[in-house]
Amino acid sequence: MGKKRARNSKMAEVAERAGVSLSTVSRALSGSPLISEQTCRLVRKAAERLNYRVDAAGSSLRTGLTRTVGVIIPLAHAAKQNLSDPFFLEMLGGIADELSACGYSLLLNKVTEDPAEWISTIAQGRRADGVIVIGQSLHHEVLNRLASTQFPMVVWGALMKGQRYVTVGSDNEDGGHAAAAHLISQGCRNIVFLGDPAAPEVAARLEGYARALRDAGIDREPHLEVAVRFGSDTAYHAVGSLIEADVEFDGIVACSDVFAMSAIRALSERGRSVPADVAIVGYDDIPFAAYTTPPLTTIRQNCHMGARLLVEKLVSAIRHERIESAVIPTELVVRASSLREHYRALPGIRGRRPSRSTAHGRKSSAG
Amino acid sequence: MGKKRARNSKMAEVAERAGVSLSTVSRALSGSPLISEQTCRLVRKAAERLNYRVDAAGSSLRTGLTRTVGVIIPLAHAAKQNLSDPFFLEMLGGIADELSACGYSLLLNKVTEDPAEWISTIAQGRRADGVIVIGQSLHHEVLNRLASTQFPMVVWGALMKGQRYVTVGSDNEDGGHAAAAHLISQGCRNIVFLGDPAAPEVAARLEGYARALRDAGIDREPHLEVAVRFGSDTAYHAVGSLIEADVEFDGIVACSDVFAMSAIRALSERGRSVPADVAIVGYDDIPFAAYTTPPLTTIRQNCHMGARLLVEKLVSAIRHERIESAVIPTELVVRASSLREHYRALPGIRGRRPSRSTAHGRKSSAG
DNA sequence: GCCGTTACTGCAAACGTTTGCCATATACCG
DNA sequence: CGGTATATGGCAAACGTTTGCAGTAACGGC
Repeated sequence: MGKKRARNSKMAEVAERAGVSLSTVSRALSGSPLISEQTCRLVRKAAERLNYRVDAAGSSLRTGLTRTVGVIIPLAHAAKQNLSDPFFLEMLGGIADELSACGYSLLLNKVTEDPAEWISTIAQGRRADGVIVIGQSLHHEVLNRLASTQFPMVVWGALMKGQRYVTVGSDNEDGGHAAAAHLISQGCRNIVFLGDPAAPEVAARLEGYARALRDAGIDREPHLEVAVRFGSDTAYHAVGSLIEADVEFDGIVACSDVFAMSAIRALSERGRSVPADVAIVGYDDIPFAAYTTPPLTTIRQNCHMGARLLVEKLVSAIRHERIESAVIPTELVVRASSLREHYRALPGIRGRRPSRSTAHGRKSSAG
Repeated sequence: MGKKRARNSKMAEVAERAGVSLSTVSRALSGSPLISEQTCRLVRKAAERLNYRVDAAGSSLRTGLTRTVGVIIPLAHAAKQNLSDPFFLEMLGGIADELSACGYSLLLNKVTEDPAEWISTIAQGRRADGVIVIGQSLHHEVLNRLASTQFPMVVWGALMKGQRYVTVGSDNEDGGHAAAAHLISQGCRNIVFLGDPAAPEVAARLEGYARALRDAGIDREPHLEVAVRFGSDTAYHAVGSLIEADVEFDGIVACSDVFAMSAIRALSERGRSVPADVAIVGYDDIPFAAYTTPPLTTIRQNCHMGARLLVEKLVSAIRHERIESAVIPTELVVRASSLREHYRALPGIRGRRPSRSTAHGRKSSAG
C-alpha cells in the first residue's frame, strides 16, 4: 500500500516494519505507558533488526534535553599541564561510571582558560543538561557569578563562605588538621606546608594545619608555608630550595600525593631520609601512594563517594530539585613515610639506611 | 513594525537586535562568504551581547554533523577496573587537547562491555561524527566487523594482518625487541616477559622479545612468559609466584610501567634487589617512571604524537578522505632499573644494598 | 535615465523527534 | 443488541537551525 513516504526518517522505517505508526514507535521506545506490552515488544524487535537508535539531535531538539553532562577540568592556567594528577583522573573515572549508570553521557572539557566561557558554551549551546566542575582551583569568583544563571552545576571543591554554587568535597580543614596532628604526634616540630592557599581547598587545609600547630603550642613559621602550584615539578624544587637554604624542618604536610612524592625525591637525592629525618604526609591516597618508597602516609579522599554525590546532586538539579552542598569526611591512612619511631621495625619496609642522622636523631632540629 | 514572532528562537532575537534576517545571522555566525564583513561584525556583536550560542541540537539536526568525537576506553572486562593506567590517561589528555584545537568536543565513554554496542549507539544515534578507540585490547574481531559500517573510526593499537580498521600505534615489535635486547646487553639470560599476548599490542611486543632472544642464541622458556592481565595487582602476584616457585630469572620485560612497578615491589619485598638481582624494563614511560626507586628504564611511547595522529586521521576520515594506519617509533629510555653493572656508580641512586647475591652475581642463574 | 550586473539578504522548507489531542476499536454493562 | 467507557493508535505541530532559491538594492555603463 502506498505508504506516505514523506516521513522518510529511519524511525518511519521501523514503524513500517512493525506495522504501526511513527508515534507509536516513539512512545514504545521511550517506554510510554500508553503502549501495550505486546506492541512495545514488536517495535523493539523491529528497531533492533534495523539496528536503529533514536537520533540524538532530533530528540534533543524536541525535548530540550541532551542526556549528557559536561565535565570540566580547569587546569591551573599554567601551560600545557597535562591531565596530571591521578586523583583527578580517578575522580573522572568515578564520575564516568556514575553517569553512565544514570543513563547520561559525559562531555569532557579540559579547560585551560576561563571556565565560564566553556560553561556558557555548554549551557547556551545546549550541549549538556548540566556541568560538573572538578576542582574550583582559582575560579571561585567566576563560579559564583555563574551560579546565577541557574544552569545545573555542581563543583568538586571546598565550601566557602557566601558561595552561591553547590559543592561536594572532602573536609579539607579536618584533613589538614589530621595530617599535621599526626606529624606532631610523631615528634615533628617544624612542619612544612606544601600547597598554594590561593585554591580554596588548600586554604582550608592550611587552616587545619594551623589549628593543629596551635593546639600543640607550636608557632606558625611563614617560611615553612610554601605556596606550591600544581603542575610541572614545583614541589620538587621548592623542597630542594628549602634544604639549600638550610631551613630546618622535620615534617611535611603535602597537599597532594604527587607533591609528597616529589618531596621524597628531593629529600633523598640530598641525602635526607624519609621518614627518619623528615616525616611526610601526602593527600588524596592515589593508587600509587601505597607503592612508593617508603609507602606514603596520606589523607584519603573518598573519591568514589565524591563521584557518586556529584552525579546524584547534579541529576537532582537537572530535575529542578533543590540541592545542597555536601562535605565528605577524610581518613588518615598511616603508612611508612610518617613513622619516625618505628620505621625500622615495621614489616614490608626494608633497606634504606637512615642517612647521616643517628637512628634516634629524630629530634635533631627544633624544640 | 509587527515582526513575525512566529520564529521565536533566540537566534531570531539576535536577528532583530542586529536588524537583519534570521538567515543572515546564521550565515554570519558560520562565517559564510556571502555576508559582508560589516554585517558580520554587527551580528557577532549582537550575539555576544545576548550571550547567544548556536543551539547544538538544531544545528546538528539540520547539518547532520555534531562537531563531537566519541572516545572509547575499553576496559579489560575485568570488574571495576578504574581508569587505571596513567598511560591511557595521558593519551586521553592529549586527545582532548588535539580535539579542542580542531574545534571538536569529546564524548567520553568508559566501556566495560562490548565496545561495538557503544559505537553503534554513538554512530546510529548520531551522537558524534566519529570515534577514537583507545586500545584494541581483546576486541580485534569486533573492531574489524565495525569497520564495514564506514563510520569514521581510528584505533590506538597494533597493526594486525588483515585488519580492516585504521590504527595508530607505536612499533610494538620493535619496542619489545629493544627492551629484551637491552636486558641481554646487561648480561641477563633468563628474561621474564610480563603481559598478556591475547592483546595484539602485547603479542607484537612478545614477538620482538622472542626475536631478541633468538638473535642472542637464547632459548625461549614458556614458563618465563607470564600472561598478566591489566587491572588489579596481577603483575605483583605473578612475580611473587615466580619467586616462590624458585624460577630462576635475572631480567623482566614488563608490558607497562605499572607492571614494572608492581614487579619491583614484589621483588624488593622478597629481598631481591633491582637491578642487581633482577634488571627491569618497563613500557610507556609514564610520568612516574622517572621517579620510582630505582628509576625505571622503559620503552617510551610517544603519546603526544599518537594523540595528534589519531585526531588528525579521524578528522580526515570525517571529511571522507582516505586514511591509513600509522606506526610510531619507540624509544628506549635507560634509567637505573636495568643497569646491573653500573648501578652503584650512578649519581642519584643511593643506598639500597644489593641483597643476598654478590655484587657481581649477575650470572648467578642460567648458563 | 534606464538597464545589466553584482552583492547581499530574506523566505521557506527540511532535518528527526516528541506529544497534545482526537479517532477508532474493543470490551463491558444494561 | 445498543451505548458508553476504556484502551490504544494516528495526525500534525513544534523544537532551532541551515541553505537553495529568489528577490532587492546599489552601482556603474551606455
